[in-house]
Amino acid sequence: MEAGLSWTEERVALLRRLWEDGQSASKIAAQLGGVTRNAVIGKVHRLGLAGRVKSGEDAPVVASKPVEVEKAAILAAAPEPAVVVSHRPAPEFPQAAPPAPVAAAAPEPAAIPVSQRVTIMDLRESMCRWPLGDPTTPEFRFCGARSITGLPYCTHHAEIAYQPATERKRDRRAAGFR
DNA sequence: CCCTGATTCGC
DNA sequence: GCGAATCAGG
Repeated sequence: MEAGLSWTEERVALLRRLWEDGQSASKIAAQLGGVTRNAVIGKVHRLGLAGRVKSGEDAPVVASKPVEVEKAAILAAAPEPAVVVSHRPAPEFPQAAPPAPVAAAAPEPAAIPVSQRVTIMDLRESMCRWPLGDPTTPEFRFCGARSITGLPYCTHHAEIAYQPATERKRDRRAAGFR
């Protein structure tokens, strides 16, 4: 239902901060959510903020740490995968993040080879968008592994995400069902 | 191939 | 005003 997001005061303010902070247009777009880097660049120009890396200004702007991303920004970007298919996409965000710490682990064998886990800052089109953790916390990450072309997940998470909606309780391991 | 910003132009 | 498509470059 968030179809009407546009350049609100908040979003423009965030855009300004991030751009002036040296963030790239794509990174900014990712944080804003719902817009592409082109949209960001276009807006930047209209605002008259274009080309910040220039002349007389001091430091090369390199070592400055990224601005803290507030919850609002994360929530604005995470909620809608934009192009959702009929089958349910991900595991849905854990919300309150039920403990399940100790001997619980994941529903699948912990076979995930190397989840690089990335923040929305480094998430790219070709990276697995499988959410890990509570999106309302700064620790929230995405799988980040190489995603299958055309799909938002890596092979591992795609298997989990696209299981037949029916009967997915305990897979019978190809016991010749039916 | 990955990425960056800049510009144009139809909507 | 907006942003996809395109361009030009690293």
